[in-house]
Amino acid sequence: MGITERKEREKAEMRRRIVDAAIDMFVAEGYEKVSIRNIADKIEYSPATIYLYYKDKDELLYDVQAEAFGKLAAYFKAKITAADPLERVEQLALAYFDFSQEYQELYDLMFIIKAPMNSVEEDEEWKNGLEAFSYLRDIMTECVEKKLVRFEDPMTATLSVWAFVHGFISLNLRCRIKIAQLDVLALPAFVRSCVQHYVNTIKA
Amino acid sequence: MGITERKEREKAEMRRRIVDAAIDMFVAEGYEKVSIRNIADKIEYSPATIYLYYKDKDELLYDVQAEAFGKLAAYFKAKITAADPLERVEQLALAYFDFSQEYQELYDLMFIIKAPMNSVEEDEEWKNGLEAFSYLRDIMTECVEKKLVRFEDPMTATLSVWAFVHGFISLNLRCRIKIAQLDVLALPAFVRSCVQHYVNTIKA
DNA sequence: AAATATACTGAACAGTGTTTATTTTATCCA
DNA sequence: TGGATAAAATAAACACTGTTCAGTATATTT
Repeated sequence: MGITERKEREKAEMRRRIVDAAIDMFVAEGYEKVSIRNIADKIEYSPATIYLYYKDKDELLYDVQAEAFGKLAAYFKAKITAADPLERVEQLALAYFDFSQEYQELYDLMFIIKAPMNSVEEDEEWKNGLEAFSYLRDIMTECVEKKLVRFEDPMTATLSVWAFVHGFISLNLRCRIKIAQLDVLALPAFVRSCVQHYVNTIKA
Repeated sequence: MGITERKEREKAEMRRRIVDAAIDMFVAEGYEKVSIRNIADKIEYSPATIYLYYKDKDELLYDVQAEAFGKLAAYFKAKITAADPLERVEQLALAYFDFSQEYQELYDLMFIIKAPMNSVEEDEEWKNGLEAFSYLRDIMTECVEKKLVRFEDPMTATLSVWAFVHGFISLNLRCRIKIAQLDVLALPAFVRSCVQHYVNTIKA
């Protein structure tokens, strides 16, 4: 029965086309431009067709988010090169920050906006972020076990580093850091220095 | 000419009615329910009337945000009671966290969603957050000057504390912390403990 | 070739922010 | 006080959004 297989493949290809169009629009034109109608236009299908492949917009955005997390994992893989765990923490933190600057709209979808998380059931687990999260968790766990950091609990360590960097990034992306009246051009460098200072602070 | 004064007063009163209705809806029913039409319904005016008092939704949300920041400042005033600067840091951080839990939808408007910041011009300053920010900045500046913390620069200290706590809050509000598979009921206590751990970490 | 199953779409529904022409209400002046 | 003027409020429309559904076109099966 090669026919059902081909149909499955075609279904998957269509989903690919939809997700690719969506992520392109995210990166190129920003979140606002990503409407079902705009995606449909781009792939030259009617809006209703998209609903044959995705039950709603959230479910589609969830797949786009998965794609974005793939990019982040690749980013980590490329930029975390050190052997020393503490150095790896710093490399990860800075790579995470750099990613947020290079792909602001994707960062939004991955970590800030509500949308795609609605399609994750209350009890169900959220798999998209797992690979990237594991990177951080494994490094921090190693740091804790080798007593390289001032944390006793690996989970506290992991979430603290994540929260610290994400905090800066999201306050900045949402223009709340404006209140500090810093020079906008100097901001990225300032945030990087804060991150580095933090990593130094947690060293044992 | 008492008439123009009365008109001004009436204009202000109308803006009050609109903002009050909006903030009530935010707190009671959440961000999604706050549409111009819904607000108009609540104050028993037509939607178009709102545009006689606010140029667009962003400008209205900006005033709602100002109201919300008033609540936060009151929260700080009530909960930051210690004399010792380091104790004050901890009280502020925990008060900030408690506020975010008690007024989740307001926190959204104040620190997470894009919306009301569009009505702040690029070069113009954002006044809404100033009082609350000053609370934190003054405390951190004192800590730095008295060498109570491992920061040399007051601004780095201020933004680091803010980013750390905001990071946890926003990852949690947006369900991204799900990835850590912690017990949901135990989460608030866990976050509090992370915040306390951080405050201890930055002590000189 | 006819019957069935699959894929797709046009049009509609209910909602959004916003604008404009029109009507209602209030103020001013003769 | 009555008519002109100014201010305030609105109904209706526009252009958009996510989503659904009846109907059409295309494949597949018999």
